[in-house]
Amino acid sequence: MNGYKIGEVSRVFGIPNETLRYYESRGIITPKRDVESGYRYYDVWDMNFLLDSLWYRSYGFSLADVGSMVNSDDLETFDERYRQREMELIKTIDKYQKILTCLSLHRQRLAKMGGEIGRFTITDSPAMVWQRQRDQGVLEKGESADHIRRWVELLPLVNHTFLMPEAKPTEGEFKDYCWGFSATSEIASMYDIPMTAGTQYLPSFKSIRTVFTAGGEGTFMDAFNTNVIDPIKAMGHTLSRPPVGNLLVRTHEKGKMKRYFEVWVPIK
Amino acid sequence: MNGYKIGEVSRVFGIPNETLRYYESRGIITPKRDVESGYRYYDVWDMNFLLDSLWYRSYGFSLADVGSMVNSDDLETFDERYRQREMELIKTIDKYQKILTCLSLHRQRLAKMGGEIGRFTITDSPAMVWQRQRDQGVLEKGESADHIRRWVELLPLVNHTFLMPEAKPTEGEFKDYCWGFSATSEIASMYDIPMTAGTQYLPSFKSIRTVFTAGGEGTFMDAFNTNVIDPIKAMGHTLSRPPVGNLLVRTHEKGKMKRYFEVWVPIK
DNA sequence: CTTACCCTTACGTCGCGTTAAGGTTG
DNA sequence: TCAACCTTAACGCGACGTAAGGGTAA
Repeated sequence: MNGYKIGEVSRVFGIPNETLRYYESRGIITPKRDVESGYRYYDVWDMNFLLDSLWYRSYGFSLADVGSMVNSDDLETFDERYRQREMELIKTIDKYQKILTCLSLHRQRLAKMGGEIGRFTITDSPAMVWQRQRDQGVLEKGESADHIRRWVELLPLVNHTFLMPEAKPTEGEFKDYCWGFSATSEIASMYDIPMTAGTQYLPSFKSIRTVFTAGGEGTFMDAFNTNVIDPIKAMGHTLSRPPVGNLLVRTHEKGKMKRYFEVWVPIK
Repeated sequence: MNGYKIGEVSRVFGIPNETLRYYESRGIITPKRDVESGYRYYDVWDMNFLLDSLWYRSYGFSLADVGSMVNSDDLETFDERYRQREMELIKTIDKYQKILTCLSLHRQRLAKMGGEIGRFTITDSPAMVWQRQRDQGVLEKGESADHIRRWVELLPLVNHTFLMPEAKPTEGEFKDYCWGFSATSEIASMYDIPMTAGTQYLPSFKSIRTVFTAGGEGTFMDAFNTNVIDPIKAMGHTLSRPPVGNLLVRTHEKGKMKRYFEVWVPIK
C-alpha cells in the first residue's frame, strides 16, 4: 500500500488524526484503505483536498460547506459562497466592533469615575432617548411591554438610566425616581428605537455632572439627595429640569453592594 | 407571595423561561420560592441583576464570568475583566478582519480570472517567499517538516503556489514542477515566516501573467506547456527564470475536475 | 518481541434551546 | 377549565477532544 498513514499526514500538516477521521466521517476526505488492516492511506490528491479544506476552513466555512466545495461545487457556486461569507464576515466584524466600542467607552467611564465622586462639573448633558421600564419597582408588564424587549435586544448600546419625576422638588429633596433605558440620540437614530408610552426625548441641557455611590436596597434616594442635590443647592444653583443619570456598575465590596452612578442635574 | 412569576419576567424581557431556570441552576439569579407551590417569584433586585446579566452577556462574557460579576466582583475585578475582554475583542476583530481581507481579495481574483484565460499581460510578478511542500507528489515528512505546519497555520494568508525548476527548458517545454506555499513579502515580513531548507525569496520580476486551466490528475504540465509556454514563445519572448503561479480554485464542472491557475512567466 | 501506531465506539465540551413526561397551581 | 407553573431528564447544535479496548507494522 502506498500513500501516507494518518499519523504522517497529521504530523506534517499539524492536524490531529481525530480530525482527519472526523473529516472522513463527514465525507470530506476519504483516503483509500488497506483491506486487511483497515489503515488509511492518504495519496497526493487526498492531501491536495485536505489543504483545500484547511484553506476553506480558515475562511470560516462550515464543514458542510467545505465538503461541497471540495467535492462538487462549480465556479458559480464558489462565487456565491464567497460572496455570502463576505457578507457574514462584515456583519460579524460590525457586531464585535460595536461591542468593543461600548465596552471601551464603559471601561473608561469606570476608570475615571473614582476621581469624579464629589466633584461637580458644569457641562451639557448628552441628548438621549429614554424609556420608562419600571416605576417604583413596579414593572410594566403585559402585552404593552413588547417595546421593553426591543430595548433589551439593543444591549450593550443602551444604558440603565434613572429619571427623576417632572414635578419640581419643593421641599428641597427628591422622593421619587423612575428606572428605564436610554440611548444616546445618535444610537437612537441608527437603530430606530420604538417610541411608545414612556418614551421621552431628552435634549441636551446645561447641567452639573457628578458621580455618586449608593449601597444596597433603599439607599439610592438618600445618597442622591445628600451627595448630589444638597451640595448643588449649597453652591447656589437652581434646578431647572428633572435630573437624569446612568447606573455605571453594581459592585460588591466587603460583602455589601456598592453602586456607582453618574448623574446630570440640569440647572438654570 | 409578591414578585413576578417566571412567565411574566420571560415575556417582559424576552428571555425564554428555560434560560431563566438555567441561570438559576448556574447560581446567577436565584429568585425566592413559594414554599408550597415551588413557584419562582422574581423581585426588583432579581430583575436588576437579570438586566445586569444580560448587559454583561451582551459584552460577550461567559456565564461563569457573569455569575461572578453579578454576585461578588469588586470594582478592581470589574476593571480587570473589562480590560481582558477588550483585548479579546480586539484580537477577534483583527482575526476576522484579516480573513475578510483575504477572502475579498481572493473573490476578486476569481471574478476576474475568467476573462484572463488566454490573455497575456506584461507585468511585474509580486515579490514573495516560497516554501517547497512536495516534489513530484513526494511529501517532505519526518521531523524536518515542522515548518510546513507553520505555513499551514498562516492560512488563509498563504497561497498554494507552484514553482518550475531552476534548470531552463532546453527542449522547449517544462516537465517538472514543484508545489508549495507562498506569501507576499509584506505578509512574510509581518508574520516572521520560518526560513528553512526549501524556502526561497522570489523578488519581483518582469513577467508575463496569464490564467490557465487544467483538468484532473496528470493534466497540469500539458496544459501549462500548451496554453502558457507555447503562446509566449510564439510571441517571441525568451524566458529568464522559473515560472511561478498560484492555484486559484479547484472546481467541479460536469463531474470533472477543473483547476484554475494564475501564473507569472519571467521574461527578458 | 516490543512499541509506536492504527482501528472503532462512545462520551465530553459550551451555552443554552428544545422536547417530553408527569404532576401541581391560580 | 385550562394555561401556566413545577421537576427531572435527555437530546440537539459544531467541530472536534478524549478515553477505552483491542488489532497491526516495522
